[in-house]
Amino acid sequence: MRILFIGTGDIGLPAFNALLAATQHHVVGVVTQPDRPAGRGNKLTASAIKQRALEAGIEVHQPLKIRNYVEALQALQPDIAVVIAYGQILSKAVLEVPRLGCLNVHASLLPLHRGAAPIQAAMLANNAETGVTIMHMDEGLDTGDVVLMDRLLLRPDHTGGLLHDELAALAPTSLLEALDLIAAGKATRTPQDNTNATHVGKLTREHGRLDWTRSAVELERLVRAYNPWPGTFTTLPEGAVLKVHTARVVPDAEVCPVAGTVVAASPKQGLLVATGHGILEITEVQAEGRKRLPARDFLAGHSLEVGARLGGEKTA
RNA sequence: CGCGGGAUAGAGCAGCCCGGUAGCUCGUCAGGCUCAUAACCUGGAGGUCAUUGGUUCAAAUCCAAUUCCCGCAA
Repeated sequence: MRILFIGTGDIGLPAFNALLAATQHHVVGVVTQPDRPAGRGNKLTASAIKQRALEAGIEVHQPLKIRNYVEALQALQPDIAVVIAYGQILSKAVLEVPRLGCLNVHASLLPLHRGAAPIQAAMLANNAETGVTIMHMDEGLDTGDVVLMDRLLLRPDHTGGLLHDELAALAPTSLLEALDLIAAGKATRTPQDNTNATHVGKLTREHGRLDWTRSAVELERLVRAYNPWPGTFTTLPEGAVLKVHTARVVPDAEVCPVAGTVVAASPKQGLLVATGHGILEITEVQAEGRKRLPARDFLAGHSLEVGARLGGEKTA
C-alpha cells in the first residue's frame, strides 16, 4: 500500500523503519513537526523521524498546521496514513485524505490512558500490563475503533524510558499485522468502551515535584515512571532544586517523623527520607548545574543534616 | 549570539573575591582494636589544580582565548 507516515516522537522510529523495510508497502511521504529550537543554545533541531526520512530519500513535510495542508497531502495519493506521536490534532479533512483513513499507534491498552503520556500513566496506575493499540482514528482524542492490541507485562524494574523503548520495539509487529489485515480486507473494528476510558494530559516538569506526604511506594513508582522524562525533583533546605533520578523503598522502615525529613545522610548510610508512609532511599541525584551522581557520592561533598526538611515549599 | 553553573588525587567537594607549603569527606593500601559491623584507631600512597598564552619575584587564585560537561528555558 501507499503509506503516508505522520509522526515526530522517537517512539515511532522502529515502526517507521519497519515500514521502510516492508516490501509490500511504499512510504510516499512523511509529515513531522517543524524543526524547533531545542537544547542548549536553542539550535534548530530536526526530529529523529525527519533525519531518518531524509536518509531514506523520502519527501518530508513540516506544515505549521496540518489542517491547512490537506491539498499537499492529497497530492501524495496515500492509501492509508500511519500516525504515531505526531503532536498535532488531525482535523476531519486530514483524516479523510487517505482512501482507507488513518491508523494510529497508541502506547496503551485503550480505552485506558488516552492522551499525551500513556506510558507513564500505566506505570503510575500500577497496571499489571500495558501495550500498544492500533486503531482507526476518528475526530476524538484516541477514541477510534480498535484493530488490534499487543500486550506487555509491567515489571518492577521498568522505568518510563525502558518501557517506552520496549513499546516502541513492539509497535512494528502490531502495525504491520494491522496493515496486512486491512490490505486483505480482514480487519475487524472494535469500538472502545468509553465508560472505562481514562485520560492523561501533557506532563510538565512540575508534575515531577516529589510530594513527601505520599507513601514511599508511590514515590518510588513516580520516580521510575518519570525517568527520564519529565524527571522528578525535590528541594534542598536552602531552596535549591535536587533532581532525583532513582530511588528505592526501604523495607521494614520504622515509624518516622514529619514527611520530607532527612533520616540519614552520609556516604555510608546513603540518603534516607521519611515519607507519608515508609522511608525512601534516594539513590541517584543531580544538583543544579552538576552531573548526575550516586547519592552517596553527592553526600561526600555536600553536607545535609539529619533532620533537615526536603521539598519545603510544597509539603509544609 | 536565549539565561546560568562547572572542570582541583580513583569519586564527590572546599580553596579563588583579598596571589605566597594542595585541603576536606569517601574510597584505596598497610597495621591495630573488637565476639562482631556500612564500626573505630594509627599510618601511607595517590594531584602537569581542563588546555594555551599573558601579568607578576611568585598564579589553583588575576587577565584573555580555547576545549569539554551540566542546569534552566524551549
